[in-house]
Amino acid sequence: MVEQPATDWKWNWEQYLSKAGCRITTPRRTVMGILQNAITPMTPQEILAQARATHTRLGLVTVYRALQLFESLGLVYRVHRSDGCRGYILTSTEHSHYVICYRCGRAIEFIGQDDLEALIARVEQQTCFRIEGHLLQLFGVCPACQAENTPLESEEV
Amino acid sequence: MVEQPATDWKWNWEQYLSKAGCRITTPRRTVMGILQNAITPMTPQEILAQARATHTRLGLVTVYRALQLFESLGLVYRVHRSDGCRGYILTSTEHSHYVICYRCGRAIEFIGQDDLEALIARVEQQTCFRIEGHLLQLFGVCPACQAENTPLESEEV
DNA sequence: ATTTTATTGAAAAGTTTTTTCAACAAGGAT
DNA sequence: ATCCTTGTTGAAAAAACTTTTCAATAAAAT
Repeated sequence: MVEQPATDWKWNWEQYLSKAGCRITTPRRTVMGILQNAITPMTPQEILAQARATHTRLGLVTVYRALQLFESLGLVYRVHRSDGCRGYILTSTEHSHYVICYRCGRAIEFIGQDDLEALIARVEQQTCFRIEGHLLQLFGVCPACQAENTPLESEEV
Repeated sequence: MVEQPATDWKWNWEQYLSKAGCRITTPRRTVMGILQNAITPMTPQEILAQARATHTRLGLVTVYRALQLFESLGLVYRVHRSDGCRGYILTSTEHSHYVICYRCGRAIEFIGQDDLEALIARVEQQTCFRIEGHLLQLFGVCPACQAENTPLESEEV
């Protein structure tokens, strides 16, 4: 699987396509760009909606195909979302974690590396799985929304 | 969320339905029974197939409904499977998490409560978020697939 | 610039989930 | 135990989600 640090991905993913004999196209750039800015797993539909802002004629089919390609190259993970399923995130995103506000959607990054390393080591020992990736997100209410005590309105993940 | 130890579930789940004003029916018993014996997350289709062995007239719709009910009561957990999605497994004792095999989709539960509690407490302090939920999934290769060194995507276990 | 061939988008085909509704059955009342 | 009430079921249909097909397009090599 791929080993570049998260920050390099932005510059390298195109090479992975090239090496695999695939072309770098506008739709693929668009989808990848959206995933690179995403802070939460995104469904094909969500990606399409966002993509259409700049790429009006993009088809949902193409989003599906791009995601399948990225997944097969190990650039993207497909994860479970409790509100449905099939959320996609960048594989490189695995090392940045976020706390996401249920109410306003604001996301703040936190460092959880150390805690997880211990956990992962333990789970590897317990299950005999070889663990290669992970997804961790925390959800709650941000300071601002706690203060405002705003009525809630958002999707659970 | 429910707090019974895993071993008690077998005996208690019906009470949860009753308390919620739901009825204990044959289809629900069948679905729950299958989940109790399952070693891997099961899709509605798989559950139906197995259920029909003894309950010929069972409809797929009913399986979906039973699963939705169980999920809403916290008796069942919906997880990602690499071959598609929407695998269901019984929830158990503590809030549990899963390691998912890239290759065969098998999911195994692990307890990550303690590690996460520490992490969550720290993040709450750092960010001032009030944290109310989380999503944690580990990805890797299960023992069987490590041994077999099977090519990707071998569906069932 | 031209050629080759992977990729796209639209429509159609396939799947998976949900909704609708009359018939049914679980469980409390009698 | 039998009778009601009303939650549940199963079938069909609707809706939503994914994949396939194929002519037109555009990326990359020449």
